[in-house]
Amino acid sequence: MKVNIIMDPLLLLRQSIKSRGLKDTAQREGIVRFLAGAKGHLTQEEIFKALREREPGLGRATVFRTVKLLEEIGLVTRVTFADGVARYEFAYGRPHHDHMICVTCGVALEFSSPAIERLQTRLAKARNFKVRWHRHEMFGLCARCAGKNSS
Amino acid sequence: MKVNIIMDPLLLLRQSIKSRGLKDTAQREGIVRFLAGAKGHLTQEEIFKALREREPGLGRATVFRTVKLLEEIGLVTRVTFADGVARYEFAYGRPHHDHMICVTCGVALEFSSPAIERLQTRLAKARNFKVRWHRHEMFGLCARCAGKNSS
DNA sequence: TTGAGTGCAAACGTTTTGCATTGTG
DNA sequence: CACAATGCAAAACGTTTGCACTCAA
Repeated sequence: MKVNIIMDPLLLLRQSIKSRGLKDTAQREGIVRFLAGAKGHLTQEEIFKALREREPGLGRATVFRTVKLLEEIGLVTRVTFADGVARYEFAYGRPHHDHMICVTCGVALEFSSPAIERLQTRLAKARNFKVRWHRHEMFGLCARCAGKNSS
Repeated sequence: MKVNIIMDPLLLLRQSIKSRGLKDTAQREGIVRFLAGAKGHLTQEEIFKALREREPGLGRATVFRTVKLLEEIGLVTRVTFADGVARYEFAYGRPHHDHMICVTCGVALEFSSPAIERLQTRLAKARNFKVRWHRHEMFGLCARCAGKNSS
């Protein structure tokens, strides 16, 4: 039996920060709190602008560096869709998933498939390739947008 | 029975150009000829620099616009690996495939899996999502690089 | 007190556009 | 001859860094 103990993201942040000899700052906590609440896939710039309203004086560079740190810790995942711009989603406590991205409205539907993952693992093994992470994205029309077009 | 008639890429280029009311230029033909020969995944800049040697006076913008056109025509495919930089590979006459990318040496191994594609189609159908194209990439260590590390 | 963290502005690399000129159809 | 295509240079864009100042430990 497998038990997952999900602690408060802020506690994980503090713990990771301490174990690396880093420092706990208001900015870092603010960014984590914001991302934990904000659903969706946000660019650095979007995170920056949204937080900047609450906390004037916040710098772009801090968002950039913090988001990078959070990615290392595993609190967020970076996803890059067709436009090539890096986006971030809160990942902690959420199972892995991939995306179907609507090229018209931009919505990102999540999906996951253990069967696909198994096939993937088998393919990699056949090539002696050690998978660290993967990305599987389908681009097309979501049900809403496909409906509009066909009318 | 399915028959694929693969014509010379240059003929397809000329045909596509004519049907769109565009013009056939030496630059466009040169870029297609180069890409058809060059194996691998090249950035705009790499294509530009390589061709510039043969054909001085060639402009970056022409490469940019031509590569975009070729993507629409279906002669090349754009792939974007972890670094976020767009790369292009000659696609015409080659079966669809995805990639395993080594994060150490950057090599991109190709793979394809009809089984995965079927599962994918099924998942999309369940959401009424119309897939236009997809991208499936595994990042990790190739056999060579994994071997070096473990020594 | 000390050095990690911050905010600003500027550097960076890539992608994209404006515009005058060239050349295909 | 018209107008698509080109080449150049510069703008735009997202990302990253240098540096002086600040603040958590």
